[in-house]
Amino acid sequence: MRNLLEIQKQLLPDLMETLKRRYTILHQIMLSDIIGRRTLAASLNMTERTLRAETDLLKSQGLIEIDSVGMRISDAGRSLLDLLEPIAKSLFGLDDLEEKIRSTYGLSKVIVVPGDCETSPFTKRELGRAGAKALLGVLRSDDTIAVTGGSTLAEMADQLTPPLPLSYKDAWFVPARGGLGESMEIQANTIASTMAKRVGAQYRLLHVPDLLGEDAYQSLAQDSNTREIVQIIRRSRIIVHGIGDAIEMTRRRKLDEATVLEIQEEGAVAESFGYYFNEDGQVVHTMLTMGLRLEDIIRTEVVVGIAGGKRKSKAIHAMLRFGQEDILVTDEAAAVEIGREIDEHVQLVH
Amino acid sequence: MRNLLEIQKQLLPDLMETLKRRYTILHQIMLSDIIGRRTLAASLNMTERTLRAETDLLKSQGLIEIDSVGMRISDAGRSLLDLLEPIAKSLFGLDDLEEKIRSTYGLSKVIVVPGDCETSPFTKRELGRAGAKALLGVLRSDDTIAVTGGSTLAEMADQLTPPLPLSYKDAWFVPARGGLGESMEIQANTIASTMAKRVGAQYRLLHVPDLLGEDAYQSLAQDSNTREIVQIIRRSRIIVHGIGDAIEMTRRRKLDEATVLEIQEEGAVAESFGYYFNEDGQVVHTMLTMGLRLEDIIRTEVVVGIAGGKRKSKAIHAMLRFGQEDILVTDEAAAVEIGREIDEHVQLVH
DNA sequence: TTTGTCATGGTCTTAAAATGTCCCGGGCTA
DNA sequence: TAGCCCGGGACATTTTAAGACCATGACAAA
Repeated sequence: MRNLLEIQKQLLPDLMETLKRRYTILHQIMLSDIIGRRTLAASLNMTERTLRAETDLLKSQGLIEIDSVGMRISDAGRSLLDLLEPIAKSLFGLDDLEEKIRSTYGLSKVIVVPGDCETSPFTKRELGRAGAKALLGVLRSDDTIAVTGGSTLAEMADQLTPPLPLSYKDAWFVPARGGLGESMEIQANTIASTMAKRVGAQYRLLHVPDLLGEDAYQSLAQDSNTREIVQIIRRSRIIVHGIGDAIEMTRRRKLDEATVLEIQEEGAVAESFGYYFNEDGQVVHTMLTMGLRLEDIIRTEVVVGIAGGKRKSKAIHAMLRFGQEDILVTDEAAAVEIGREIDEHVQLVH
Repeated sequence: MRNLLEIQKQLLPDLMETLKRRYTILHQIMLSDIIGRRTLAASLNMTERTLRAETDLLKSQGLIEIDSVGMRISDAGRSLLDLLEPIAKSLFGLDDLEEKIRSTYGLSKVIVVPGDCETSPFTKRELGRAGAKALLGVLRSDDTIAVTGGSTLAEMADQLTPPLPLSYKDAWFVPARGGLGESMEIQANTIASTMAKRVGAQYRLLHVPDLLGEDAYQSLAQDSNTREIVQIIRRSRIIVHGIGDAIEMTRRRKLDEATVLEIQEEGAVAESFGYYFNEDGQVVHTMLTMGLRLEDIIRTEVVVGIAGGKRKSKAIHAMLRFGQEDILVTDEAAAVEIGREIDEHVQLVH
């Protein structure tokens, strides 16, 4: 059943919105027993006219009855509400989750896509699409955007379709970090170039490994080409980054056993742009990288974090506590978990 | 899954239409491998501009890819089509059925609502709603409408909500037949008055029993009041009638055993406005009633038949063969059965 | 190489729908 | 009886959809 909704959403993007609006109106009418148009409009924050269009429709569908004393729900409307309840729950549940997370950590926007991207490639794609949409929502025509690597970011790049009117030919996409691991598709360089091409923007590449020894760092820091692009990266107005599980990242980086143990003992749960964070969002381990430094991130105007799946919920939560995120894009599985942890924390405090 | 669609349809009446349109477009694009806007518009009977609005949406949803050589379906679009196939089947199946029945019997309109009104009260309500809508589609402001009794007609009366702009205050609703059985709600008189009230029209009542002996008929025929209303009934431009199973009707009418047997032996399967019809749509038995005569029905401009349920499919089919129906409103259960019989007949002919 | 065809995407105008706003007469309640 | 809120009508205004064309570019056939 849930599945059908997901399918429909693709062909009718504003289905959910309309469904929710009408459900809310019908629900409110039911709760009010009998209510007038103006009163209802006020309590739903709608204008009289738009509400009227909706109630006319509800009436023509036989879901409400209207007479001179006001509107009331019909039997058909009542039974429809019953049937709709489980759907509405999931419809609104995500909104509530978004708002809870948003307000708890003072973000400007939280987007939760339904599903679990660990188990469903569809959800992963949705996550990418939501991320793309969020980025386009803040993107200006002359921005510089730094992006990290990872499979989620790669999906986002694929799903990036700019709305027709705007031109981004003066925008720059740059990788936020160097090369990491073997897979080409999920390199920050690849993603920066894909995104740039998709929106018709410029891009620069950073040709260094993500993890550097002291010597290598020093010598690369001398390279004028590298220095120039690093300058650009650090001046980005927008950062889009994946959030990694700390342990998993140590493996992907192929760190030596000793370092892995060290990082574990420091209580790291999350990794992003070369920094390891513990559960409280504090930086507990720093890798020597060429890309963004902590101070750059703090200074950056818009930080967009994208990650989903229950396994990453702890990592995502840690990044939220770090406090530099502005926009979070995640999936239901992770968001539910984070919501639960927020609740538990509230209980502890009281 | 099917259920959810039914629920949504109540809050989003044109959901199906939109879904079908977009599905058709996407499907056509898939079949065409690659195709241009104008060509596609021509093959789908759409104007270029409206198609463009749709394809822009499909593109923004990532379901198709557009470049300078034309449009082609994307992987996401392809997998969506796969998922949508079973839904589309049921979506279009009813359309095909409607058209098949319509063209076979030369009706002007056939409406098939999904489901089986024998098992689902929802479907019965849908049937009523569809009937109401069909009536409003042909109703003029100064019409006379004759309606029979029955539970389906009663449901239709309840679901009759006129669109706001038109006034029907010069229209007249009259019962097509007299009183029958005990239940008040399903009397033709009740239904005529309910319908009239719901659309703001006038009504007249016919105060005679449905089934008359010769003596009673003669004496009532003398009554000036009765004669006047019968005149009105026989001049109706529109008839809305239920279709009954012959055997069931003999019971409801509480006919004596001998007559029941007689009617059965005559091969009657359907009953409507006091006439019994065999499988070929021929009148095999006539009851002496005060209401409509066969010649009135033949002369009537718009005859709307409403009935659903598998058990009534034979009766409905008989009425179609009778050849006086203009609009048929039925449910999926009956329509599927009728469709099957049409196919069998075609095979017999060949 | 040229030429014709078909593609997309832009633009302008027109038509239609949605919306904001106000008002009227009618019940209901105090 | 007075006042209040009701639905529904009316209307100006804004927004959106649709129709009609055109510019430009890719591609294939001649």
